[in-house]
Amino acid sequence: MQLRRADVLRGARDLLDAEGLDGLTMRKLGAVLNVQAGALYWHFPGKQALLGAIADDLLAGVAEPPPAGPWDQRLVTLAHKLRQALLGVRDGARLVAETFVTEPNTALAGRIGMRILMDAGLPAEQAAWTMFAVGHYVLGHTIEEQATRPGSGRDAELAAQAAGDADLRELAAAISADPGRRFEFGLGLVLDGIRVRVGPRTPADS
Amino acid sequence: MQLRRADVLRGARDLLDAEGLDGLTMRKLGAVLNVQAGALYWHFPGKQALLGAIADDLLAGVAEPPPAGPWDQRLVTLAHKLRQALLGVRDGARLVAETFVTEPNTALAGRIGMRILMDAGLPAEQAAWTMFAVGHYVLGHTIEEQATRPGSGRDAELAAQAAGDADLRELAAAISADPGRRFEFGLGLVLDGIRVRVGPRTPADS
DNA sequence: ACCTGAACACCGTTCAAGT
DNA sequence: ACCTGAACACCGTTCAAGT
Repeated sequence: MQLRRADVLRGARDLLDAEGLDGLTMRKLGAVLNVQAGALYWHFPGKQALLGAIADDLLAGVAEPPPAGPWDQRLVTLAHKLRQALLGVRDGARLVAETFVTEPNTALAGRIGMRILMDAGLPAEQAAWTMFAVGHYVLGHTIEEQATRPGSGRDAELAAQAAGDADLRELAAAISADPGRRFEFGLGLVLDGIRVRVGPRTPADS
Repeated sequence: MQLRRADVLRGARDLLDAEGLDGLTMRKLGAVLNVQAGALYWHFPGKQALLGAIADDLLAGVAEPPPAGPWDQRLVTLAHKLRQALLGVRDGARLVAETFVTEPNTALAGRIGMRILMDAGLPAEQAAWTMFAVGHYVLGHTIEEQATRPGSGRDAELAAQAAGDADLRELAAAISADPGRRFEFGLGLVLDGIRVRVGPRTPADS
């Protein structure tokens, strides 16, 4: 029963879910796959390459365009798919952040967004820069979302610090709030900003 | 000539600049400070605590409010200070991302932004959520900015991949563009979105 | 082609013992 | 109070040798 590249990838994702990014080691991965750590180097040139492959894998689903519709709705769908992809595995956002635009599927996802914005009337350069902004927001949000996950104790730390300060209490409350709703809020903010540049939707738009 | 906490911190920042986050080890830090690695554990309970302290140190300057003026200008100033703080040391954004809202100064910076937005008329909860969105954008942008720094070869990788595709070429061009200008563009986007919620500036605003 | 075994050069952390 | 020396339990990576 030989090991294939895909098996290593799946094992790595399982281990990542179980142990987090800091707990993902070549030796443990070897153990999970019933193989010596050194054997992994036949399938991947090194740990970084393996991590890059996981990141790329994670974003595979984002590389296809959302269904037809108004540009803003399509962009929202894309942003949601991106967040969901990052949430697909523990510490997924941190993982992708360390490989970012390098991996093919990240670039492809950006390209999809560009097309949506160019169809909406934005020139290519503005469309590209806008997608970077959207991507940075999604990445930043999801890194924090995964870092502050319940049980990490980070929310409690802030709560303690906030004891005497009403504003800090509000910030602490925001962290404890449903991250999906907070994501939505920030995404709405960014989209409003994009609308200012694209101009109002006309009846001609589908 | 005894070691003080501040000396360790300064040494760690120097080492970080020289070697990057992955190259910052307790043993190398000990060597830099002419001390055994074990000695560092008298000053800090562990490596994570040391990293957290560096992150907090980095954000120290952001914890004081920008000068009086129109709310949007104050918010832009705050965002700039935040980015500059993250750029203060190599891999600074990645470092802060791994400690995020935990450290005191991160929360304080958020509080400053909240006040600016509340003074502009936003209710506390919206102000808090808005600051998260701004923070996530800044963090996401700066992580990528520091990850794609010249010499890492990431820009070249994308350029190669983009060979046949005009859209990908545009994305590659964006990466090679001045990151400061790209930051400005995205920040302007987010600010336009906030303006929609705050409402137009009235002559009553200073 | 794919993997083992064993080594090399590292890690973070602990802790008795020194000063 | 502050640090050394030395150990413990790990790392990623390489590579001859096996099958």
